[in-house]
Amino acid sequence: MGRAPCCDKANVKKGPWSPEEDAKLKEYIEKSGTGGNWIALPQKAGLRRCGKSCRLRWLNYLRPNIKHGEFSDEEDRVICSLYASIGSRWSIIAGQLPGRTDNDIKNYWNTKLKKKLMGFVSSSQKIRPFHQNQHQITTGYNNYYPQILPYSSPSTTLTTLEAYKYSNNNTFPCYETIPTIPSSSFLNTAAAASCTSGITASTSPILQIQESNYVGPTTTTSSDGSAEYENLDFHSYIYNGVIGNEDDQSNSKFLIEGGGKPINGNSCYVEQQNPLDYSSLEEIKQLISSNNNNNVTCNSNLFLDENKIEEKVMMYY
DNA sequence: AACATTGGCAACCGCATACGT
DNA sequence: CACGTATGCGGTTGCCAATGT
Repeated sequence: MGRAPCCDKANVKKGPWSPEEDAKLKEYIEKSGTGGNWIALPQKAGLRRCGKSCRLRWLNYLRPNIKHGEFSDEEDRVICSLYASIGSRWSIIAGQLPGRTDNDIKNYWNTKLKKKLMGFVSSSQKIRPFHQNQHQITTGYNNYYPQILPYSSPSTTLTTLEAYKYSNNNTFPCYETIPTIPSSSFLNTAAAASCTSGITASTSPILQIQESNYVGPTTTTSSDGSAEYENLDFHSYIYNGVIGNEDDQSNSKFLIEGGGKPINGNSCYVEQQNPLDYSSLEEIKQLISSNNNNNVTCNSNLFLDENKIEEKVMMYY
């Protein structure tokens, strides 16, 4: 037995609302309120509509202070940042954009913003929304997968709780990443240790992803003893929900010392300077997400409780 | 000019959750 | 606690206008 229908489907009108219906609904709600009962409202208001339809029409179109039209750069930025953090939780995102509805934002994302952003990132760099990102274990050479790990010392991996502590007041949880190190390579330990030890424990609103593309075990040792691992390239990372690339390494947002090319003993660290200082929308436009990356596997215990992320997001905005 | 395709958006649908009894 | 119902949410659909062929 299915659930009872919320209304008499045969006797309710569907499809676009007429100006007359809009006027009736608006007048009724402004005069009498919703009464906390949307199901009963259409009858009281003299409308042949389903209560759900009335609710939707009111919330998305008729209620006061609804903003229609172009989204501003700032709104784009907020949407991008939050999408990177919490995914398609449109109602939460809408809560941060006064006058915008979840439906509006969802449509905007699906039809415009996503496409706008997609143009900036190649398919190999598609990144999942934060809460969907998963611990990546690479298995050999030529891996080119996003890798997200909690910030860790060279010898230990932080627990979720410990990782959480790396976030400071009013920030997103902090995640640092280390390069993707191919397994079964003699470079693994050395590269991991040298890179990780150089990573600065950030306390900023930061979510970073680095990708490395290890294409061969080429290494050179300098006279000072530092090793350079060639062909181990950094490609991208996320910073405040913004995907950067090698070209961004010298800008004000990031400094990856040593550039994106060979990594030597102490040069692999990432530092952010002013996490909230977005100088241009172009950086935000590099955020992208993909729900269809089949190259990742799940190790969800490495990630924070989603509720805590939301708390942080709320504090931040 | 006619038809096909694409894009944008309002609205619908079904599921999960909240809430009342 | 169990059950039924209402609400809210996110995914999807369908319509229409714009654009392309």
